[in-house]
Amino acid sequence: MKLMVIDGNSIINRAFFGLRLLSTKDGLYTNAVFGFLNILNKLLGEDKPDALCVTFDLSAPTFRHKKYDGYKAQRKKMPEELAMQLPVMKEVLEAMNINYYQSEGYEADDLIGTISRICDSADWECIVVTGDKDSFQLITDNTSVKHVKSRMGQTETKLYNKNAFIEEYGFEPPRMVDLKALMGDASDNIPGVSGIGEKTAMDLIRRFDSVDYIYDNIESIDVKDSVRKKLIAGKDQAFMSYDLAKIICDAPIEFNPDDNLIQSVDNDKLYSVFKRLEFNKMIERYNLTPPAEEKEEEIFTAEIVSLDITDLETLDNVIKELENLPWVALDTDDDLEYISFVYDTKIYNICHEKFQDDWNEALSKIFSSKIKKSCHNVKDMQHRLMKKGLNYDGFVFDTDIAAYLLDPTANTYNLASLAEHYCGFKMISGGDENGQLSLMQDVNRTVEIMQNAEAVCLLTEELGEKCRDLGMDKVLEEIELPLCPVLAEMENEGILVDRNALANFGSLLSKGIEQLESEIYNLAGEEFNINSPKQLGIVLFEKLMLPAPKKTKTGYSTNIDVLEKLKNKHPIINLIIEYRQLAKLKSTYADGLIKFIADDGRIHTTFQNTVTATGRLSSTDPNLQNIPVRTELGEEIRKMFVSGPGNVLVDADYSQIELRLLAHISGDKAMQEAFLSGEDFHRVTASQVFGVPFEEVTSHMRSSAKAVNFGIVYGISQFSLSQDIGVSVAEAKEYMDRYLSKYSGVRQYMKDIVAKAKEDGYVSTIYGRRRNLPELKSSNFNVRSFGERVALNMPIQGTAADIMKIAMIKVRDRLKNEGLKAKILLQIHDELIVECPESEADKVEEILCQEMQSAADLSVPLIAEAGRGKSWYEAK
DNA sequence: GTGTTCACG
DNA sequence: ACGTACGTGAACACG
Repeated sequence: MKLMVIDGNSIINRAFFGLRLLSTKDGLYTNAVFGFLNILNKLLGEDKPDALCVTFDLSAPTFRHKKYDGYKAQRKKMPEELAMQLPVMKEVLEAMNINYYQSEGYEADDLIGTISRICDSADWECIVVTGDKDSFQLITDNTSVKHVKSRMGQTETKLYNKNAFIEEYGFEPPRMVDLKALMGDASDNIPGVSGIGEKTAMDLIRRFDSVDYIYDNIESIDVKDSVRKKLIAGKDQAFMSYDLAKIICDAPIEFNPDDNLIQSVDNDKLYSVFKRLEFNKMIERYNLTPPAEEKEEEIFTAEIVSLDITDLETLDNVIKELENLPWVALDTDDDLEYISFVYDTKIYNICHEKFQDDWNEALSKIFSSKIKKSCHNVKDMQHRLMKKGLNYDGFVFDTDIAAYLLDPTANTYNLASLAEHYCGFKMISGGDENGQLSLMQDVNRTVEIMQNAEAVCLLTEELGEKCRDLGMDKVLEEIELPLCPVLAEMENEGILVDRNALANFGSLLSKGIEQLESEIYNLAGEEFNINSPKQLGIVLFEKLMLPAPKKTKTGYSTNIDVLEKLKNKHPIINLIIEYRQLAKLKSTYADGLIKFIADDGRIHTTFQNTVTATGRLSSTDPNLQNIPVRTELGEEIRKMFVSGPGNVLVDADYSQIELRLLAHISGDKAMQEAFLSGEDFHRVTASQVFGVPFEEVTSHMRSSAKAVNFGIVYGISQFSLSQDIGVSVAEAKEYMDRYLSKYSGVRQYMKDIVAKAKEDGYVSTIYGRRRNLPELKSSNFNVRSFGERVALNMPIQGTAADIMKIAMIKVRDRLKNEGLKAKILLQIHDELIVECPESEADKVEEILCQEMQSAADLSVPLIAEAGRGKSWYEAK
């Protein structure tokens, strides 16, 4: 029989530092628990023990070695973010029916030592799991130690049994204590003999076995005199260290291996704690189901009345009733055959099958009414209505967007989890990836839609209040909601693409790729997959013996920075760079885009409005926000995005909107003046940073200044700036110092915003959109630094996103109100693309510039520039 | 499913 | 002593 005993503190520590901070919506940190469970899962899979338990320290520092007062006194305190996870971890273990042991005055190590000895005498095999090497002293014929370390985010384990240990260390496991006695252990505050390090100590133990033997024969053993001197001087330290390093194996605990046999988990307990931790993946992994009573609970509260509407007359009356309400929750299926309205305690169902009169008339009546509707994902609903030719206004709330505004960094906002999290409303039987219920045999479609509407109703109430409390009702009502129909129309409109040109370009690329392939194979002397970074790394750095300047977690890095550095070392490099460029253009753009051309010859992307942490949109299926522009060959792709017959594309983009916002938000007078002067901003910056007259700025100086400008917006470090513009760190520092002393208001802003963010726990745009920043409280330097950069960047990027959204709403209204045929097709963060008849182009350019520029009133001018052409390439 | 690379603002 | 700029999405390789 085999028992596994886990050093709880050690493993949870590894887990904590190995994973970035994760927290639930309530601010409960969960990364250590999450990591622990992953490690546990891996261990159980590897070793298949019969029994399992965990040990914890109760309180550090311990009282074990009273005679050496001060021992471990200065051991680093456990960070708060980890400490708060310990009780949760124990709760999880209880729910999993895994025993844990802790005892006042004894460390996890001591309990493990004791447990391993008890196993020995009970003839059980024992595997100790820990991240510390201290426990190696416990290794016997029966006891082995599994050492866990995290490397590059991966958990690796190595099993040391007696043979493996001796092979690596060259002495018996109990002599580990003697080794520590000599070399010490900084992390455990074991002093050791000063002047004796790992190398010397290993040598001594291998040759003389024990501390006792060494000191008994101190004058006669064969060592250098200097070492002998150090040993003699450190004798007391050595014996004290020996005691410190020795693990106690007779702690007074009750332990019987048989009590720790692995049992199945407690479904209900574990389900509820995982739910609280938002570990939905874990719930799946352990096949947990919601507790039984809850499953049988009524879906709807008792007072709720469900009404089926089956004829137009009743419908008319109901519509009148609903029009008087402040809002009504709505859900429908994709085909608009089932509709549920919920308000307060009433549910109104209108179902295609049961409806006796003209269904189309019913639909038209419902959606042309003045009912103020709330639903989950308004944009999609509007898309659905649009396709049926129905009216799609009158939406006053969106639970999807509201949940996004409240926590823009969450992964998903599915209805079922929101309903449970915010309202304690448990929807029956899971749901699909959107949290909408999927078709079930025993629950009919109507019930499914009803329940969704019910959830929307509860959430509208709850999320609406939360948004108002946090001052985000304006962003919701004046920006996000009015933007939904604009986005739905853009998606519906799509952009025309020249399929033939794209296909031709694709075959042109194919030819280039084939040729490059064969040249690369020639130079490499073998055929391999150039797309595989792994294979490419082997060819470049092992076969051709080029110097590898950087590595990734999994091997050599072969990215563009690395290749650029190797450019002159081997002719193959340039070919690979070119190959990469062509391969990317072909797979992602030429071939990739053709797949998305619809029957109308146009590409209809999806704009996602609940994805980014800053408030920007994102574009998927396909992504039309990353069409190439930075290289000549890439720009070819833009020639294939064209206007329809008789039409042109009008393109308008904001000039330097983020830097203008930096000038506005920071209030820096010098920067504001630079924009007010109307001169080329990067050039002005360059003349100030390099201290030369405006006319004498070289293009190199200008591009360096541009890099500094961007860097400032992103929350730069000197190192990264130096990398970016290819100068020494000292020079980069010099540039930044000059920049920040010239623009001292910016320096002040950077200080203030971070301080304020630390105090508030969030940052926000000038329109009140927020991003929470739990990272700022982290004790991990990298995590905290990231939080600080985000604190600088989000208000700027986010405000720019808000302004663009406002502009889009205004532009769309103007185009509509002035009776133009022009349609907005795309938004690329600071750029809008509109298609219109040639005759409208002048007017459209004017409207775009006017509305974009007046979307916000800043202390510096907001400038938009427009162009037009038959293709995107020409228009820009 | 994760990691790497690279396209954009 | 560390590791290095903000925000995205898609293709591909690999386990």
